[in-house]
Amino acid sequence: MPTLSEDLAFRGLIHQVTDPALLKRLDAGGLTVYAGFDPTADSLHVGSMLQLCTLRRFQLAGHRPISLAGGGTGLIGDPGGKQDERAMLTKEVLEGYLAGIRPQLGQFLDLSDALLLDNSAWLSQLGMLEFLRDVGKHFTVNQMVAKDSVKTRFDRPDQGISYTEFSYMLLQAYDFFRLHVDHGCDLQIGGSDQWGNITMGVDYVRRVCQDEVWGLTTPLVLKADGTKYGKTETGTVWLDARRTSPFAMYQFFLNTADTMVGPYLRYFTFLSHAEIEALDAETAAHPQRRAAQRALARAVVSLVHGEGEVAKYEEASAALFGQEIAGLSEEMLLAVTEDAPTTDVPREAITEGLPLIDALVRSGLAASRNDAKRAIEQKGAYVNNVQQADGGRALSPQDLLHDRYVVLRRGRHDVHVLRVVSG
RNA sequence: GGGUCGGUGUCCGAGUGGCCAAAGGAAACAGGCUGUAAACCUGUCGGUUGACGCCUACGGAGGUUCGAAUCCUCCCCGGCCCA
Repeated sequence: MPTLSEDLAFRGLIHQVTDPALLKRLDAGGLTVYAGFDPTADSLHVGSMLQLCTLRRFQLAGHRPISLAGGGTGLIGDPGGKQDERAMLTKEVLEGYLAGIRPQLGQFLDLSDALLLDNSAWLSQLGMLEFLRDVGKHFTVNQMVAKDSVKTRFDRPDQGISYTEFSYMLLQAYDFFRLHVDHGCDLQIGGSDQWGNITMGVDYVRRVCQDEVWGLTTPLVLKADGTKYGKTETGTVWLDARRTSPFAMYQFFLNTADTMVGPYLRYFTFLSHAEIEALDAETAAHPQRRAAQRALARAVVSLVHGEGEVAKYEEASAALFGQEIAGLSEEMLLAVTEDAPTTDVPREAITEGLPLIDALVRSGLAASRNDAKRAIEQKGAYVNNVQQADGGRALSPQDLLHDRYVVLRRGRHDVHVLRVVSG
């Protein structure tokens, strides 16, 4: 078994550390480590998964994790990494977001030895004067202005930064302080865009408590083209099954670019170093088999949604993108339709002949009728895996598989099932 | 509060009375090549229509004009400078 520092290094998870001595300290265990998650939606997405996984790695190595919800800081908004001033959330909206996120914060952790906290517990109690005297006094505006997150906003000719967002880093520093004092927290981890905020906290704790605490950042997860991770053509890949179906998540990871699958296996899975290296070799030798992508998709979906159903997604995925869809057993189709996005249509619609264009719009595969027409013109529409060329084509009972299903596809990836219901 | 510059389609950004559904770039989508990959090539990229056209759109509301993203008035929002 590799030590924690070896494991983190192998996985490329160490971007910056506040003190190189931290790495040795990691291997001794017994630290309390925290990562914060601000509520910006009612679910976390795969981007946040990196920190959740890293917390888990710490826990498995004998440290105690704290998963912190930003119920307080979420009201302010982190300027880090943002080009523009944030829209302020109302308290009601924020509450809804928190309700969605809270259960996800501990999802990968053993809760018998982990803490789930919310910084609104102390931030909402903090008085303005108290804050200015106890926290603000320890920082100079000079150093705050020098932070990248602030500087980029200063440099933009068309954008400023409000005093509110400017204060964000102090609140985060105060979080670290409170966690240190109340829970003995020694280490904060975060994405590389959090570096400035983290070092503020480290400095603050040192000044006020004369204690040494640490910070560690992970690299920013990127896509193969160098842009930010977690968003796709169809939108964000959420951890909440109600927003992104497990099947869609499986597809997302299965489609990982060859050049990124190695890093992602390291970031998001708990496979051993040997297993990962074997998959690297397999990708290099037989990329078309996509063994690494399959392993990645299987591992992540198992982690997030449980192991039980993964085999089903694998089969469904293979079936929907295979050629022999018309020959599938009804049982298999049934399994597929459960997990792929599905729209119910009344039987009469099909009997009367449902124009393909309408079917595409109805299923959401096309944004408008024009879009649907375009898709057909460009040979990007498929019925039961057969490419369609006729813009005027209508779906009829002959298209039904097992008298109930039509599999629509837009382009290479987007599959949708129409299911006939009586009524 | 004063001065000044600005607010254009998903984003960036040209456009300063008709030739503007609005240049260009990016993103995105589709096809080709492949491996449900990347890169590359081609096409598409407000809505509706078979098509002509019609409708909606250049921060908001009015106005001038045969005609406005473009001119005028007021308002809202933002940057910078001054108080």
